[in-house]
Amino acid sequence: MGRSILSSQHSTQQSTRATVTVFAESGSWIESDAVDQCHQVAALDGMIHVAGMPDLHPGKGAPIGAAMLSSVLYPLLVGSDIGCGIAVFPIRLKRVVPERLAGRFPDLDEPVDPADLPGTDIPAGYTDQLGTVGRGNHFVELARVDEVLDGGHAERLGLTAGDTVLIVHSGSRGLGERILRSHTEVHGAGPAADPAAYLAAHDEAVRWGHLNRRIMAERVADALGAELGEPVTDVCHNSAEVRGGHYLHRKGAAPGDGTDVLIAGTRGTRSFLVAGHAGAGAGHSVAHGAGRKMSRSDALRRGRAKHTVEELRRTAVGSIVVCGDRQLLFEEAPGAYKRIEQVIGDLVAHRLATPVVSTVPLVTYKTADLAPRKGGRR
DNA sequence: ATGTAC
Repeated sequence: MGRSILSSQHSTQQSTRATVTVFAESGSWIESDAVDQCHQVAALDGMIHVAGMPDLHPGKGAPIGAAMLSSVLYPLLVGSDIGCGIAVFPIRLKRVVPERLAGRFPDLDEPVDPADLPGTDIPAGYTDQLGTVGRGNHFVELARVDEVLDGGHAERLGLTAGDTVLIVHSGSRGLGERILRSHTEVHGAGPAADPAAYLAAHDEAVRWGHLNRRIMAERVADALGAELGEPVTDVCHNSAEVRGGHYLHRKGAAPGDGTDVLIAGTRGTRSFLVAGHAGAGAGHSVAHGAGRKMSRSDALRRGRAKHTVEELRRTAVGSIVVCGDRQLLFEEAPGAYKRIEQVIGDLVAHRLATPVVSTVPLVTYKTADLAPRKGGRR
């Protein structure tokens, strides 16, 4: 049986072990398995501090929603989707009718032809998935700025209530996976034998991720006949950086020190753009999303009993979810995630971030909508 | 989250 978090910010310190701090209020439920994973990470050689974000949940090997500072570089603590992040682009549309716009989204499972990207500096050796969104929690969402919560900051970003924005959550696809696998095949969960070489490959995946998010935004803007602005934020939440002579690993945690970050809600609830001002105790980081409340398999099993496909495709806030994959629709159901307001509230309570604006989904693209098959289910 | 194996 795992422990539960009883204090609002509980830390443990042993002479040879790293500190673990979880930034969640006592009312916020955090799965004990995820806290156990933080302590397992804290026991690794060289580990100095583990900061759990309020969206902390169990991951494969390492917790998701954590910043981990160590004197040793562990590729597994960044995971396979190196450079995954969230960008927000202002986008100007003539008419905003979700039903019509949903049908005009491009197929973001189909890569772009690099020949169609003249003058683009494409990281070497990996072009076959450029412009694709991937699966899992990735999405491309047309959203409306809902509430302005910090007027001065929103104005500096050029955001006003009622504006439309395009939120792109995606990563480095097969490239990051390949980089991690080439490490684990030789060293397993152990440290990087050649940190500089890992970081060079990592940086390429980060660049690829940024480029991929921009390409997708341009594809969507083209298909919708919309004008796309420069991103107001584009921040990775799976990364490693050298900091004060140590390695700061982030897995499902965004840089949160002087950074504006879009913290994603769910496909059917709001998201929040926040100004991060997290210190060393929080690993200079903020949360990256609502955080899973249920495993994918639980969400699938319980979702099938609780929801119809129709209500997941047309959400409570009136948005449309483009997703031809029924299983993914259930796995990503809003109910499979924590309440984003709780996550944001925890960040505010611990003075890690200040909300700037909230956004409400209009159309969320997950994966191509399948054409109905005659006589069959889809 | 991913490519790949089942």
